[in-house]
Parts: sequence; structure tokens; C-alpha cells
Amino acid sequence: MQAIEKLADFLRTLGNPTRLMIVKELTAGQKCVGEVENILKISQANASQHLHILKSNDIVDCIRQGTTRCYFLKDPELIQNLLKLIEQKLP
Amino acid sequence: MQAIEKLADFLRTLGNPTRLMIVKELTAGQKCVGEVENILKISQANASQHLHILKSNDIVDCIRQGTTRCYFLKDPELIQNLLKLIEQKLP
DNA sequence: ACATTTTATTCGTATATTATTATATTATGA
DNA sequence: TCATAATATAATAATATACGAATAAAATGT
Repeated sequence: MQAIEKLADFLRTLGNPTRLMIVKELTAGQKCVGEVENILKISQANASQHLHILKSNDIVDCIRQGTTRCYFLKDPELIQNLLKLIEQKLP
Repeated sequence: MQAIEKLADFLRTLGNPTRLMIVKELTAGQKCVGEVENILKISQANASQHLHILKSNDIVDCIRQGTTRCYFLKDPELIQNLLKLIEQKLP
């Protein structure tokens, strides 16, 4: 795939309020699906769906821990620098 | 509007291949609609529409120059730093 | 093996996004 | 004023996305 497409995919994936909130939560450390569900007050299916999209786009990964699945940022520094950069400017 | 929504809007606006290419072109300097149209080989209407979306989201602005309209990045540094940051990481 | 807990998937529906086509607007020059 | 060039807008159709409801799958403990 073209580099520009990959870049656009990355940005579009983050360009959703729910996914952005998930990612922000994950900057504080890994969370399982149920935690994301409770913190953001979204349905279990929706949490799982968004996490799947984030995983498909290589933004998060997960490990099984017993019956739960812990999701975490694949590149926390990238995400944090990105958010810092934009948040400084936007408001 | 919530900060998170603004942030998501910003990212979603950039998260489209055509708009991303437009923005990349604009990092090299301002361009009028016809130039964008020719460089990216997209229709005039499409170029104008994408530029409108970029303008609505405060990513570009424009000035009239006779019968043409020159579009330019409102914050070139932000865009350049953003692209640099991501492109370094994204393989 | 069964029940429970946690997560994933499927499906339907509503909404959003995108590109195309056609038309309108705006400024300029003859 | 009229014609032209450049850009904007509107309407449409195709596709994508988001969410909820229901169901399935996977692992654990009894």
C-alpha cells in the first residue's frame, strides 16, 4: 500500500472521538475490554469493535490474561508526542 | 465543543488520502485550486470540496488573488512536525 | 462436562463520507 | 455589458462507518 494511504489510515483511525478516548486511556497503561467499557461508558460490543479497529491499524496490540484481554499501545511515545503536539496548538 | 471532539475532527480531516496529499503539497507553499487539481489529477469540484473541508477545520485558509484563490496552511509548522513525527515511525 | 465470565462476531440500521455531474457564482478584461 | 476563466455549490449515488441487539467463542472454575 502507498505510504500516503497508510498515513491516512493511521490518522483516520485516531480521528474518532471514542477511539481517541480509548487511546488516551491507554497512555496511562494497559486496559482490558471491560475496563474500557466502564471508563468510557460504552457498550461491550462497541468497546471490542473499536479496539479491533485500533488493532487492525497497528495502533494497539493485546495479550490474553486468563479470560480477559489486555490492550496496550504499540508505540506509546508516538501517540503521546502526537497528542502533545496537537493539543498545544489546537485550543 | 469538547476538546476531544475538536482533536478528533482535526485528525479525521487529515485522515483522507486526497486531503493528506493536498496538505503535503501545501507544505511547499500556497497553491490555487487549479494547481491542486492539476498536481493531484483530481476534478476541479473535488479539489474545491476538499479544500473547503480543510478550511472548515481550520487547517488551511485562503486569500483571493484576482480570479484565483490561494490556499495555504494556517500552521505549517504543526503540520510539518506532525507528518515528520508519524512518517518516522510508520515504516 | 457444565456454568460463568469475558470478549468477539454478526447483522441490521442509521448516518457520514466521497466522487461525479451539472450548475451557479465571482472577478476580470474586451 | 458580455464573455471568459476560476472557483464554489448542489444534487445524487455509491460506499463506508458507527452503534445496538443478539449470538458466538474462549478460557476458567466447579
